Amino acid sequence: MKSTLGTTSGLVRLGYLIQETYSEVGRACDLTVAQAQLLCTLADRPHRMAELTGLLGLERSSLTGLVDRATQRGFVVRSSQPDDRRAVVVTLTPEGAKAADTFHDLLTERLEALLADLPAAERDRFVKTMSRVVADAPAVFHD
Amino acid sequence: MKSTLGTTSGLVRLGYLIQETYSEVGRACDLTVAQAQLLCTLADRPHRMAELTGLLGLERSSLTGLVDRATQRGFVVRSSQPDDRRAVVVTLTPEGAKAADTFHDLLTERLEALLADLPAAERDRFVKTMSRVVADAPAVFHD
DNA sequence: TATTGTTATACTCTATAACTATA
DNA sequence: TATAGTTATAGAGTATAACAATA
Repeated sequence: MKSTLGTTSGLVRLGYLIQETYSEVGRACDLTVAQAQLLCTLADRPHRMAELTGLLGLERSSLTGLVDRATQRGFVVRSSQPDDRRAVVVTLTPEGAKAADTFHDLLTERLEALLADLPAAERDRFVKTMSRVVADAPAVFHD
Repeated sequence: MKSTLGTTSGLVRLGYLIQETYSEVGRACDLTVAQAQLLCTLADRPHRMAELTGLLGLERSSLTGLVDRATQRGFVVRSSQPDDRRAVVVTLTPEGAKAADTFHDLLTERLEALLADLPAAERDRFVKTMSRVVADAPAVFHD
């Protein structure tokens, strides 16, 4: 076990760990990664389709299918807006909110465990630096 | 912009940033994320299918398809092992090695840029802590 | 019997291009 | 004309289950 990895290698492997955790928690909640991202984003508040494409980094047509499947599963509903009748607003159903909550709590537990072995001071520094690094990243998750 | 994010929210957004970067670099190199992961893993050395399923976190049948497509594109070759004729060894072709190199270099550049704005001391601490956290993660990337 | 890998099948995810409705 | 969203289509990725070959 090498004592020090390079920046890239560290980031790639950390990304892998996070992705794996996200995926495993999703599986435990019977959610795909894409579905979990959608629900977590909507947990904050409803969004229009156009906003969601930006937040999730998807093409409009990809999002249509994702929202279709989430609707079929009873997690979200589409509604229209009076002021712009082209727009479609996506909102969590109570079931969707519950699924998002369950996923959120389990993910929190699993991700915090990744840092659990660090000394408290080092962990705090790490989290603080991380906050700086991701300051401009889309808000696809909320504490 | 909140000054401090929680551990989970920070990790999720960092994972998102890394994944986005990985995906964008892949697109620039005409590689899907899965293909890039395969090539980067094989850049270290050839691996048997069974090893790759562990490193990449895939089912055997999923890996079969991934290696099929990488073979069709001329990036890898399958060969057999004398000592265990059930095993299949996957090796990069020169083209595959070149694609892996190009991807590696661009990804390194893009990921290092994520930390470029940090003060040197803070960046060093961050990378060091990250190394500890990912110490046991699969070696899907090498500096 | 257990392990290695493939095949068959089905579903999710994603993109591009063409289309409809509204602004 | 431009924007919001959907539909049609195609390909990649993934999993489960059944299978063949080898250990």
